[in-house]
Amino acid sequence: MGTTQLETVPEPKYLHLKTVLSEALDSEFSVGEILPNERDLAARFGVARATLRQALEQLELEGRLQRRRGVGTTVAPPRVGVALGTGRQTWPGTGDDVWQPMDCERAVPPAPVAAALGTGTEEVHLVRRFRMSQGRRVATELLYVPAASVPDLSAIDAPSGPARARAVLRELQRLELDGQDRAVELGSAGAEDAKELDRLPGSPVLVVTTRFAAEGRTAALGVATYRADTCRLTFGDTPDVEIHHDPERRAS
Amino acid sequence: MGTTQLETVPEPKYLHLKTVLSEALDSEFSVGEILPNERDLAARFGVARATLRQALEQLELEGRLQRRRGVGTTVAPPRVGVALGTGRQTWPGTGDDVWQPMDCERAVPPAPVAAALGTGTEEVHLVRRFRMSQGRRVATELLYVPAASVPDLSAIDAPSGPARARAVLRELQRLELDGQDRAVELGSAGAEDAKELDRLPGSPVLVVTTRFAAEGRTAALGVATYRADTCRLTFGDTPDVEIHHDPERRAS
DNA sequence: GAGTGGTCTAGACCACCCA
DNA sequence: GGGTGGTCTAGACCACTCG
Repeated sequence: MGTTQLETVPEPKYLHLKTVLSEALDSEFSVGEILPNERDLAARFGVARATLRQALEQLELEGRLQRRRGVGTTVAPPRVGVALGTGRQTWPGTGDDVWQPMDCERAVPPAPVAAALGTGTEEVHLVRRFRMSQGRRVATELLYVPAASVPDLSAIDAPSGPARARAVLRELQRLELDGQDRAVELGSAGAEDAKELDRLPGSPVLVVTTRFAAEGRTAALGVATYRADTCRLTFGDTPDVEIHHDPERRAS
Repeated sequence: MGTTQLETVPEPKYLHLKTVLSEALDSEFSVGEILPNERDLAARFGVARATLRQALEQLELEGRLQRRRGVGTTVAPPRVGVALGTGRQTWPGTGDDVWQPMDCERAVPPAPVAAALGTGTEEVHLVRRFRMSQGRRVATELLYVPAASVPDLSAIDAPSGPARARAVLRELQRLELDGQDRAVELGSAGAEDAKELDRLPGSPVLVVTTRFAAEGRTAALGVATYRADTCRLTFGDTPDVEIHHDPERRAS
């Protein structure tokens, strides 16, 4: 038949759109620049706004775009590398830290945390911290510390607030650290985390769970929530790997 | 006024829906069970199908659900822990590995990879592997190996295929490994990766970039793509941390 | 062929930001 | 108040799986 070759597997519109936009971002836009609004863009590409949004969502997921209600869509800067492991293992709060303690309260941890700590329904110290990088808040963390891990903690001075949090971290550092485990997985920001990270609820986050082992048991457990759009978590000896994922990878 | 307390910040429907579904999953469903189809569920909750889908998408992102076209929506098993770092650093392919070599070709790496390897527009060996865990394919990897890192590689036997890939890995192991860096970030599966991982294009993935240092330079660079829905990447001494992220965390 | 999830449309209204 | 992105609707058709 005289027809031209049909696409055997027609690509969804939003994927094609994503590719087109991605190339335009590389060649015609610079970091921080504002894109046309969604209605205009949709009209320009001849698609419904919902379809355009599907493409924008993925580009935002990949850290290429940043969208803010009432403001617009801007070209995102490259992700910031955030060092998680520097080879040696240390207690939280050691040295001149990038973490800022916020406050500390007593709380019964959720079941899976309680199971790891072996505390049952007992109350533990719950330290809340956040992590800054390049002037932006990139992560929040909840650190669960059983009372048994900080036996000499004075209950009197600094009953709450940042000072209390620092006191708990200081006491924790008196234990000898046997080792630490980490796990990274994808999650979505809950309402609280979203507010603290200046994102909407449901935004993708990287959840880093750290278990601190001392004296043959789990002495503390941290659950840190990193903004997945802006962060690249780095592990290892040298902190500056500058490779980014490139969806169209092979050049050959 | 005699009205009951209004919600000060009315929660979006899809978020409320997500919470309701999440609780139902915990209490009324078991792993592998099939949920009612989307049209029925939407009708049951009195929302449009698109709104329901927004809730399902997030639950799938969090690894709670698994959806397959033509089949249905099922309750997902807990994420599998996938060990990335065991403390000691090793070349890829060392020991009885969970990685299966697929093939090996020669290709010019994409610009950022070439920059890290310092190879310019020179062709390198490109080894493709995939990783199995519990009978499922959980990751694919592209490993870029400059010719200079495997000088004694015979070009004659096993010119391609899995045997060739194994030969490259074997030669690589003759170098002394100085160190290795890793980075983890969120990405979305390209068309190729999606097919190999049995997911749709655009599915969220965890991209792990590994840089192998030897003889004062980058001797190889791996870009691994893990299914974000089913994997929890673990690092550290003991491989079995069984803590999962819990969106409603504090029980206080 | 029947049923599933995936894509797409053309609208509407809302929450938020800023001038 | 005007413009932005975020939510929501009620449809339609398509690609896929399976009996």
